[in-house]
Amino acid sequence: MIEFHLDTASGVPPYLQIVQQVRQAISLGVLRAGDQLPTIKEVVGSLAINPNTVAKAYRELDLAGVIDARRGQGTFVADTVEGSSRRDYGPLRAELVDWLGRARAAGLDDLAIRALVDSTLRTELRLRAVG
Amino acid sequence: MIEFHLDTASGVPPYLQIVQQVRQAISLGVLRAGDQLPTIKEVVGSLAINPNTVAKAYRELDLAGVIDARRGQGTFVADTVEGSSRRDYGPLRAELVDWLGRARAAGLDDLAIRALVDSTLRTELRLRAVG
Amino acid sequence: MIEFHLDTASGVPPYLQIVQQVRQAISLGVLRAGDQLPTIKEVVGSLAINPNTVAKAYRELDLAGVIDARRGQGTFVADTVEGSSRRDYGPLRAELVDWLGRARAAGLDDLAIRALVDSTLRTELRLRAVG
Amino acid sequence: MIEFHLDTASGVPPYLQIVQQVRQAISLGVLRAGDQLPTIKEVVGSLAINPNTVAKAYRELDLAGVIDARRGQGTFVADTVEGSSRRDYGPLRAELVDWLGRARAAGLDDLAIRALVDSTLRTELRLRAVG
DNA sequence: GTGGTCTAGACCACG
DNA sequence: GTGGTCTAGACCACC
Repeated sequence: MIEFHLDTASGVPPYLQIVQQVRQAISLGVLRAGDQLPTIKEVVGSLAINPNTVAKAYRELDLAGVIDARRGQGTFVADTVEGSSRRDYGPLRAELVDWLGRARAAGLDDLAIRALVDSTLRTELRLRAVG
Repeated sequence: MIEFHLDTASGVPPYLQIVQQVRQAISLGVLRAGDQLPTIKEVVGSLAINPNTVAKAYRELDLAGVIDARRGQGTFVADTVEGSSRRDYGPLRAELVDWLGRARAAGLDDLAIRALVDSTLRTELRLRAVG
Repeated sequence: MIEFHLDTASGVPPYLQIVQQVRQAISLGVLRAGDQLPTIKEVVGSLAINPNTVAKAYRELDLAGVIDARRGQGTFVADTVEGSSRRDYGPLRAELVDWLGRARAAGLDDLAIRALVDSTLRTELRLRAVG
Repeated sequence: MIEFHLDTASGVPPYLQIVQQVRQAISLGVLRAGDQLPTIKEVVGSLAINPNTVAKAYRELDLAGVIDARRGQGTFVADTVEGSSRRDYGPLRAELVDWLGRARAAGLDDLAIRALVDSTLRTELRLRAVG
């Protein structure tokens, strides 16, 4: 069962963080069609957040067709979603961990690391758009 | 001169994105003590944003002592700022570009890549907290 | 400017009635791309309803891409919507008024009239589906 | 025997749709005093709905005195019900079908047709209220 | 001024 | 017990 986590310092509204985490989990293959999401109450229990906020996130995903909220039963990843084929990201993740180690050794803190990744992704985007 | 960029889909308030980008730039050594920031008019010209929003971001950075707004002259990175020593992140960035290429080759789109980086950073955090 | 009206006896949630009325107005050409919708406060003033309820309706339409909510400015019909070409429904409406007159003369009250229209629309649907 | 149908997109609670359909059928003369309604099992078999939901609808109609649930026998339209005299609505329906044909020929889809009927009924209401 | 988000607590509909 | 809706009132971000 997926576990949500909130970053209060990011400035991203909590309900949006949940939306994004569900989409990311599907995108990474962590969540697949038919999987159940935690009930609103379970999320409330683990996150110290208002039930309405979770409901808002689930509702938005429901309207987008990403999940299927069934009253009385729970909330499930929609059967129609095209998830990842859940290939093994182990090697990629291992390389990433290595790189993070070198980045920290070079004196970068988390803020700087995120900045580097963000700007590199953006640069790549522009290159691909042009190319 | 630093260039700002807004990601409207992220949910982060525009003024906060500017604040974060200034801090990140300093953290990466892209901005150093004494460097000038673009004027509010320049930012407005390049971002389609309300001047008040830029002013709010600059005000917040000013209050935090990160930048120094000098009436009639412009806005500058505060002299007291402890930035990076602007070492060369070239190698790190090159490795990151390589890794991104492999990630894409493995079928990950931007959403999935960000998800992988996020979750890895979080996992690391937890490990460091524990260790 | 479109005016909303609520039918509390229908059982349809108020926020959904607003959503449906906006869609219908676009479908009939009463609302067209770029037209402004009443502000949340205006709706609240005319409908005795909670602002959040109106906001929920507008938000749902926004997510669906039907309208464009601009903070600080108001809410507008999205430029991308394919509305009716606003042809003249006058004749059709006149005929409908005639028919309604005959229906009432035959002793049908509103409930019965709606029942007749509903069942006829459904029957037609089935016929078209089969044919 | 009356057949129920659910419109999940309407936002009207399923149990209410059943209640309304029974009332409409009586109002149109389709159901008359003494007529039997389908058993809960029959409804469940044809509608993919929870028995409790059907029971709730029947209970509400029973409490209103519209129907009469006889233990072990079934559910019947109450003898006291003042239904329509079941006049022949054939001509009215035929005219309506004609009008619907012209409406579709004019480019109106179902959404627009319902919008036109709704708004015309509302306008009439106002006229009658004033006059 | 505009819309956007969150909280709190109530009630409803469905299984 | 599940999710869905509404109210009330607060604060925030943007124009």
